[in-house]
Amino acid sequence: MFDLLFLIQINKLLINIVVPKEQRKRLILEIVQKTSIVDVDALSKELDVSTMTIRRDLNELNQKGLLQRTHGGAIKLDNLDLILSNFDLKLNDDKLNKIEICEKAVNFIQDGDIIYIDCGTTIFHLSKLLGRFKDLRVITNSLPVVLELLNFPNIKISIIGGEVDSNRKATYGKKSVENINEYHATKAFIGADGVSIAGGISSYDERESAITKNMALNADKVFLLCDSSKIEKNSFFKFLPASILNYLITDTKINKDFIKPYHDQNIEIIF
Amino acid sequence: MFDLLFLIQINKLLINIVVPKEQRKRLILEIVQKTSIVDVDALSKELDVSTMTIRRDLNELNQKGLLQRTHGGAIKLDNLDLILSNFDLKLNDDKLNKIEICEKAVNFIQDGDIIYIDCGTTIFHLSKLLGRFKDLRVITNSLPVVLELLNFPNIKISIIGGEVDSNRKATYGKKSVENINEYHATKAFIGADGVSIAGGISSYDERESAITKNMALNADKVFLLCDSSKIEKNSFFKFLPASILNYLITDTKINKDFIKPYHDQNIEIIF
DNA sequence: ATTAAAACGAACAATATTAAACATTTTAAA
DNA sequence: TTTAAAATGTTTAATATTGTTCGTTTTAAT
Repeated sequence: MFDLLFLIQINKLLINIVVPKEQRKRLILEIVQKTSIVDVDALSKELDVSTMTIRRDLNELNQKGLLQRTHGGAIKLDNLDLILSNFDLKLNDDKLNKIEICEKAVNFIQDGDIIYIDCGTTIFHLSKLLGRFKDLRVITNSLPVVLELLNFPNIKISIIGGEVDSNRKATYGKKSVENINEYHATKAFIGADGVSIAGGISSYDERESAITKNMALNADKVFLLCDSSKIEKNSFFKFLPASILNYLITDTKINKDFIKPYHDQNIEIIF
Repeated sequence: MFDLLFLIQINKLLINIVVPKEQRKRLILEIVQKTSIVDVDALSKELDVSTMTIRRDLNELNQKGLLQRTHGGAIKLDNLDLILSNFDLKLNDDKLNKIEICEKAVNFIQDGDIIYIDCGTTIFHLSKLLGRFKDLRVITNSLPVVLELLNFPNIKISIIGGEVDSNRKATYGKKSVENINEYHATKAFIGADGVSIAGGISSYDERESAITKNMALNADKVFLLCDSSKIEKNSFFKFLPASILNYLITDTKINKDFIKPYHDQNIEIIF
């Protein structure tokens, strides 16, 4: 917080440089990153522009997904969101809930594991929790997962090749499925749009479900991560029977009546 | 900031040299890199050209992605690319030169082409120039290339699967090579650390050269992109004879004596 | 629920910057 | 030298940025 801001201050005082808009926005971002929270008035004084200008700046930064606008100021998004800001705003939907689910999932991972990580906004958060492991191999078709894992030198990453779906930032298609089948993993962490004992695991996207399916089929243990609203619901494309699952990891809002019937199918529900 | 700028000042005063466009642009880049922020008026006075000329320069540099234009001037490009941090540092080495090489290369690409893009700091810049095409398929092992291409909706991207080299941000290894051989491309754009008629195409990295080699072997036309300092030089690992090349695209500083011997081998040198 | 203070955004005006068009100069080639 | 092409400068209308005012919305404290 000291260096850059300080320099700008000096510049303003001595050389009377007018800080242009883009530069000012970067400064704001930098300040937000360091202080976690900023308010319009303080920024206005700090940067020597009107509050209206600050508001306009914050709104634009908010629009780009670089910070979270609040009444009176803004708060920072964590690095993860920054990296993905141009990827997927959907990630922010109920993010806290998704992270909590992933925190329960990571407890099942051990050093030496070879794990599949599916694409999808819930499971994505798992990748940021893997830095604690000393020896892990991750096989994934999700670009955001790969980018996140590049931060962790102890993790060996393998990408599943194939055509890139530019919406999901993940590979899919025949080649990808063949590619997966050349690997074997100790654990698969997969996502879905619905799961039910009668209807099995289902998805809204047929193409991506082929990937998910083959990850599950090539792993010793299968973990389905999804929020509780998806349990005992069916999406349109059923691609696996529920019986393939070993664990269903979800949030605390789950209907407790579901626990027993799933347990009877040898699926343990974690919440 | 001192050295180059100072020399120019002296030149202007004593010898009244007019700084030509390309040199001026490099100078502007250098100033921006060091001061983080420049404004049109100051540059205009500093370099003794009209504001309109400075604006034109800044716009061209902006277009090439070498700085960010602002209202009133320009600022240094965001190194907020946490993802590619160490990649990006190397990227700055004579970026302008690399971009110019890639601009010559892009003229050989047509709609409907299927192209391989190798990893490497020179060829990386090619990916930024592909937005103009309506129908293109790109096969690559380079994550930075993939991330750039995701900006262009008309381009179909295929990733070569395999293990990720976290330094190069690219896949490599046995699986990757197998993966490449399942594709065929109309054109391959490859890089190297050295090329000579006697010694062939050579690289400093044996693992990555396996990828490069197989891209070349599976393409109709092969384009080697490298700066002129690498021509008629040998790096330690030779992986292909020069005769596989159709075009060698480089910068204008090339020794013109090389043109004929390469032409005799059916390799056209573009500079 | 009511109320006062704070924050907000729309609209406008003032100023600075920009790009387009055209004129001029410089450069390189014939 | 002549000529065409490229680069540069000048003028001017259009555009972008910013600050101010003011009515509206949100917040938080009663």
